Amino acid sequence: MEIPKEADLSTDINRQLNFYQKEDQALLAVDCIIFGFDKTNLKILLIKRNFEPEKGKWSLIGGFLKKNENLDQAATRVLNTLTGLSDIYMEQLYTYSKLDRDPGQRTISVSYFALIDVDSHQFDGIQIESARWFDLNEAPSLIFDHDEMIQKAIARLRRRAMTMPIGFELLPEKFTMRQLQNLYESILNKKLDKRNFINKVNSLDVLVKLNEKDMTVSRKGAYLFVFDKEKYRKKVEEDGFSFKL
Amino acid sequence: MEIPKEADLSTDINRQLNFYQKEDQALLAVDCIIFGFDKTNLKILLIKRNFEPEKGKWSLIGGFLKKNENLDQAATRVLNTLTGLSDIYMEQLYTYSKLDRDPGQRTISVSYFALIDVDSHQFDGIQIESARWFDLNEAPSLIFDHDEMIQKAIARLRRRAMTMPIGFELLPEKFTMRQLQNLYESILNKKLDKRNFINKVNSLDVLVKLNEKDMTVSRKGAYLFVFDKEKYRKKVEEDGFSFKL
DNA sequence: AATGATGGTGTATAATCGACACATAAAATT
DNA sequence: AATTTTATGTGTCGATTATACACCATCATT
Repeated sequence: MEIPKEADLSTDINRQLNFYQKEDQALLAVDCIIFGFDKTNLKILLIKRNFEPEKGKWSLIGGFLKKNENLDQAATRVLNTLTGLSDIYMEQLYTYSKLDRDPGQRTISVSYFALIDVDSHQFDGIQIESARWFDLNEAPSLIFDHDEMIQKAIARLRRRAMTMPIGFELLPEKFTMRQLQNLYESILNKKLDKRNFINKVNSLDVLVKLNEKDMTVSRKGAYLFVFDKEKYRKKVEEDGFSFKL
Repeated sequence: MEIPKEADLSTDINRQLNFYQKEDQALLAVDCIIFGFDKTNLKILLIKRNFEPEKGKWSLIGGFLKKNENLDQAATRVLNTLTGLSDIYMEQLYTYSKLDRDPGQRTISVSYFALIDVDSHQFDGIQIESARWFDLNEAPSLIFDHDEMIQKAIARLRRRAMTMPIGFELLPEKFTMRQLQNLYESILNKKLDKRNFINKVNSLDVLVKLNEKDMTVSRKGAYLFVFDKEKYRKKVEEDGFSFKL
């Protein structure tokens, strides 16, 4: 069972695995699945392509990796160029490499997902002239393997939302309990029980209830809450607390 | 809020995101985190490099993506070339792109993890002359960002083992309950209660107890079990069953 | 016959989850 | 002024799930 430690790899194997041809170089792209929430529905930001291939079709926002940046930076740059936004939560998802995924040329694409509070970030300027928010279940079918990317992104978003406090990235700083519940119902695509939800959220003890009501939402008005990031951080650090909804 | 649908992207943005330079092409590699289990300990397979850079240091097994294959195929090929094994469980993990991660040249690397039952797969032949299994916590420090890759792989393995029946990939076809428990204790890096573990496993109702004992393990011998893949598949399909340990 | 090492089994308590209904506030309507 | 409308806010109980825990059986060795 034990294997000699000092022997060398054969030259054959060395060559097979580690030599490369210029022609084996590939184009690396990033594609961003941008989720947004407008206090009611979960949405996704798409653009209509004005360039070939597949000009005129809807697609995710993407771009090519440049030689002086890493993938996270490329994803951030692509998002910023098209929306003007910075400081947005982003996370790498998966790398797609089917041979014919882009009919034009061999392209390997790394998908990222981003979370945006739609109402707090008004995009203006030229960047988004051909971009549009779609309700998740009303989005058109997309080019290449972008539909598959979205499915994987939704799955990841669901998992993350249950185990990390990332939902707050999709809400304004102050939000009502109902908005938070709407968000989770949109993400999970199912109704939740109001009292159970609130009890659970409160038991996490990471929200602060303000002495301030959102009066736009009903006659009575609803108390506003904020997520206490610092308190959350400390709980994780000191008590090994983990966010579970 | 609503954005015009028909407008075009500006030429500037189009150019910025979608034109590319030959020099932006990059080398794409795959690196494999190969986990093994020998009925007692969780192990990882490493090789001693006999080529530059970092010749003589331990590293993950890796290779370059070729132009006629996708990443899954590249990972499978790399594993097969070095171990002779095929039909091994593999899963893509994460893509690493720090500018200076490989001091030699700009390389983007996609990590994969693989699961192998050490005892059932005897490697022989030249492939593994400089390869060796290491206990997880006795592994040497590795080149580049390979240590980081391993940490992420362990985290993923833990999550997967709790929610998918992938542990069986690390065991021989027939195994004892104690071996299964040892496996989970190795993966989770903590002791589990014997009775609770067995009760939980049995309640999943996807193992078959054989009329056959492993007599090597004690005087009394221990019953052998097999994972009933077909039964598992049906439960998932028909009852929406999900594996949770 | 005694010893030693590992296998195999069930119950009781605590914690968590999930179902469930009514009163309150305040604006709008009559 | 009274009534209607609409969304807010709040607690309990039963079911399920998770956790803690101890003893006897088997059989090879001595």
